[in-house]
Amino acid sequence: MTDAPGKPRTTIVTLSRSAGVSTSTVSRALKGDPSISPSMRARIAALAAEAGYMPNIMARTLSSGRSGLIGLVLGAASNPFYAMLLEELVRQAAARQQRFMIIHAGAGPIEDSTAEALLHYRVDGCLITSADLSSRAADICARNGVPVVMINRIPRQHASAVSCDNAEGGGTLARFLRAGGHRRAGILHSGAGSSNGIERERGFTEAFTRGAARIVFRFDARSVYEGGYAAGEAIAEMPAGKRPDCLFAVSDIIGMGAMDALRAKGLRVPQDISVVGFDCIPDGARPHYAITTFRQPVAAMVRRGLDLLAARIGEPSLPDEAVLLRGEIVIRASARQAAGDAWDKAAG
Amino acid sequence: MTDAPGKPRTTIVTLSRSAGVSTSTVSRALKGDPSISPSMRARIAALAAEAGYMPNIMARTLSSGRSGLIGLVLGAASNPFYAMLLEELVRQAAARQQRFMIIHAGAGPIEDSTAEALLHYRVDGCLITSADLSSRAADICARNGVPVVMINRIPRQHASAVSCDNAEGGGTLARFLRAGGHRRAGILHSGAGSSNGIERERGFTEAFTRGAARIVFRFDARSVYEGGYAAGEAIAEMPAGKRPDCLFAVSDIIGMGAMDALRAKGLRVPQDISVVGFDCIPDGARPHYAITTFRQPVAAMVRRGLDLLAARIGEPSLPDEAVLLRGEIVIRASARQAAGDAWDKAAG
DNA sequence: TTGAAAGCGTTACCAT
DNA sequence: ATGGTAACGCTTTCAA
Repeated sequence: MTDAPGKPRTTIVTLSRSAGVSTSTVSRALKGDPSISPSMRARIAALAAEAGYMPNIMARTLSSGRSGLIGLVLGAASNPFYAMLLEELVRQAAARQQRFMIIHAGAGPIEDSTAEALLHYRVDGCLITSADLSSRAADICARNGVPVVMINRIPRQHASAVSCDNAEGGGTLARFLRAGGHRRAGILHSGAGSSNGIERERGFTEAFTRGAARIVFRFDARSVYEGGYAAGEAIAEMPAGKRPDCLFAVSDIIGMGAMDALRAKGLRVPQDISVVGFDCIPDGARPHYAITTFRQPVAAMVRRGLDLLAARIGEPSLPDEAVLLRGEIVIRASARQAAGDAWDKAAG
Repeated sequence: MTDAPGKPRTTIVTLSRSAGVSTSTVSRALKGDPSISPSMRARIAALAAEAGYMPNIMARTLSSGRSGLIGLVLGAASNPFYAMLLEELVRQAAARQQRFMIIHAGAGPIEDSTAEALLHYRVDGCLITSADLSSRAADICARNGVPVVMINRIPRQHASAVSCDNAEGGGTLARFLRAGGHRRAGILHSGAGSSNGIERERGFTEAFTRGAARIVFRFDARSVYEGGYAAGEAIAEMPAGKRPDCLFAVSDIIGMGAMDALRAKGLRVPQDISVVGFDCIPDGARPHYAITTFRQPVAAMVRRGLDLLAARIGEPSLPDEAVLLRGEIVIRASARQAAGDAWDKAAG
């Protein structure tokens, strides 16, 4: 009981008394039930507004089973992509009267007690954006019938998912580099744990390795700037003849690290070596990087993700669904381009 | 009612029946009430574990008035500082069995309906980290007796706050620059809306302007990289004689933008101009920047912030409190330093 | 169109 | 040391 003595919060009971009607009527009126007469509805609405009535969601949840709360598992904040995602997520959810409870943020593993919080609070559903195996939370959800949607992650286990067409994106970048005359690619990947990265690399490799073009270098950059930097240093030390002529980083942050290392070692980007990334994070647009990349349609991904979740909250028996959204290449200055613009309308 | 027909969730009632005791006993046993006999406590714990019992927080909240939920207002994700803060916040709160409900994330204003969610969900308290005037949420909290703690923000209105000693930090950086022989400083601030920035600048200016040393340039960089970049460009175009010999950016992200612009225009950092920042965000440590900065004790700030909040949740009548934590200078390569290391132990 | 009353799962106060 | 029993605020049949 938090309230100060003289000031009881306005509840549905308070309201019903001052309106001289039953609590059921108030409840119905407030939610716009058509069986309530318009005049009554107006009267109650006025009363509620005047009293500053705030429904108690906890009570509503207890009685109705719906909390309006969505559990959120967020990836490592060191990658600005997740910051973008978070802002968009919060904005769109708020517009739908939904709120996020943060289950986890960051790279570390999710503790069991943390994952279970999502059951304690009776979240309606769960949204997972982490790239690493946050299977723990997903497991718990699955076992308890809590719908799960993953954004930016290939659907594994029981869950729906929406992601950008990663393979297609990788392929597009590969074709762009080929058109720019590159034939020896290096790939900065993010390890076996990242389903996204794997798809991106697959699409890239398939499209790049035609004719004489080959993948001549691979490096696990672990999705962090430092990993990309290390890769760049390694490449700078290769003899000029053995060096790749272009680099595909499965995420911008990695590519940016590589660019910095390459330049620090005296190589010029893109004159000596081209670099392309993936994600289109804001930092990549800085003049210093101007990294050519593949934009994930974040707003659309969030929209579809929330849709998927809402549908499954309403109808839990709906089968899992995986949706792939098309992204688009963003051409900037970090990769050499064919003279003229054969690329522009053609290959896309 | 979400549950499938044959599978009623385990509740305290279920438990009490299978243990042959009352619900009160179960409730007490589960929370470790000393008035319950150890044997009984053990028996119930075992039963609960076996049945996979999950307390329903909604019910608990309804009855006890405590939700364990903290409303979170997060600053613009474009500044990595908030990403750091978020991770630390979530980690520490989880350890205290508290969860965050995100009220808002990002730069935009908070809509009323969003801010009110914090009342709907009966958050125990509210944590505000945004630098801009998120007064709306604070107002609502104040009006409804919800304790508010601000982190990284000077306490305004009714709220407690914990922040790093911004003025002291600015002063330390100023002394460091002076010791390095700088006499003409430029300041990249973040506008009048940011109480932090103002304090940092004040501390800096007071400590820097002794003798012949002067502030020769000010620029509103709006707390974003692009603002810093624009400042850098402006500076690069000044005649060499009128140019500041060092730059104090009230946040790293701004300083980084300035460094990039300066270098893009052919100036060398730190040889031609020194740059120092504030916050110690991870990106600033990259070799490319290696920005000398002032570290905010984020973990400690979060700890004290959560403490403050917990105290006020337990005892709402506690007066507001503002705590200032000492940070420390982090010397890297972006600013010229006095020969020898007169600085090292001395000026601190 | 409206009302009465039975929950929802927990806690807390008052007994025993 | 344990049990009984009201709340907590809202939704939702079932009646009228």
